[in-house]
Amino acid sequence: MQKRGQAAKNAIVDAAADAFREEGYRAASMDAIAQKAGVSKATVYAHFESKDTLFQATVRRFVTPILKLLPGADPVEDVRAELIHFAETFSEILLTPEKADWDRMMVATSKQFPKLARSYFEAGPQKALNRLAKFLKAQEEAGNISVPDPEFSAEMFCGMLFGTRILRNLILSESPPTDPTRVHRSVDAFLKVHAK
Amino acid sequence: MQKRGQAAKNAIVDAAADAFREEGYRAASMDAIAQKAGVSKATVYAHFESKDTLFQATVRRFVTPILKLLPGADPVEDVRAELIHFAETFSEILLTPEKADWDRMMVATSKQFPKLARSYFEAGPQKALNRLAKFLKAQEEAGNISVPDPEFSAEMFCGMLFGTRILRNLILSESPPTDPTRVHRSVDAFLKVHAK
DNA sequence: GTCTATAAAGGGATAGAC
DNA sequence: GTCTATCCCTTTATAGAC
Repeated sequence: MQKRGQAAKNAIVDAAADAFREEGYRAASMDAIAQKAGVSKATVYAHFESKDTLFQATVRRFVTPILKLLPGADPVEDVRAELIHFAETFSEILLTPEKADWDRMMVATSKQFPKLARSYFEAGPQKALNRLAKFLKAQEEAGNISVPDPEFSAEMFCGMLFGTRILRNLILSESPPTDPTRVHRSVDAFLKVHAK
Repeated sequence: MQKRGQAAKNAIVDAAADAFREEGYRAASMDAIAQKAGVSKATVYAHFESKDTLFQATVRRFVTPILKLLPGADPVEDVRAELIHFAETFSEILLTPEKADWDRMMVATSKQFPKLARSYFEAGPQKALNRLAKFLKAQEEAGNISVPDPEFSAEMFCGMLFGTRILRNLILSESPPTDPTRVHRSVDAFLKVHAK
């Protein structure tokens, strides 16, 4: 039956997401995934022709929803407040243990699955950068700040905000709650650099 | 004989370094390492009690030499030139395909070998940050720039310089040659933020 | 210390029944 | 579509001779 099949398929992808995220691609076994999903291994292979296929389907399924959390790119009156909004959103998205798990896995598998890695990056970080760059450009055109190179400035903003914390999160699994002081200092420094 | 044993041991670690760096911890097999080293697998196990042990010995062996490349922390007349020096050194160290391989591997294994990951981070990035922070503090005391929080500023400097390029290098294997323009822009922005 | 040969376990994938 | 049972290859690790 179609319905039962679909339910099983969803359960499998859910289980796979947990397994891959927690243990990584190679360490996660199809046996374990099947067990978590409450089906037999043969059922897994009835829905996905290989471990590779299942992995790619899982990543593509769980990666996209990030974008809708981002602030808009329209000009606003209070630039500083909006930049703080961006900073807080980025921090919440990036500096969680869960996100670090995903990132660790994508980093680890990037050579094996280069296309998947690229689409992961473009659907996540790149989209966020583009949104921010667009916002900065709008502000520049509104005459609020001076941003000759929006793409570069967007990158710099993220860099100032995060410093080495992304690497820290990846390697040391340190994901402390976002420090408001840090956000404010970064935003102020950014505005100082881009003052008209 | 001691000498032959030592030579074999070195060959094994060299082979292991290549194998782990190129294929990652799990994908690299002890068979392949033994073959590359020109010895039998039993010989590998005569020198290292397990794959774990060999891996940790290999990482510890190949990670330390980074520090000696760094600029000193003593005050200099031309702050800008010295910051450019720091920036170029950091770029050369971090943005190479080889370094990206190591980082990818350390990221991938960080949950499995947390202590090793920590010592890797502390021997590399953390040491570099400390050196830069010390330099900034010396400059602050010499009255050249305003740096109320050297650690924070050192992190910010790296962030401004790299933006998302470290993540790009890890996930997309993009390690383009360092762009001088980027370095200059980052340094100038940093100096603008920290002007007296 | 070094070899050849082999044990032992894990895991990806499939056969065949229902 | 789903199950049980199994194949078969890879890989870590060791036994025993030299």
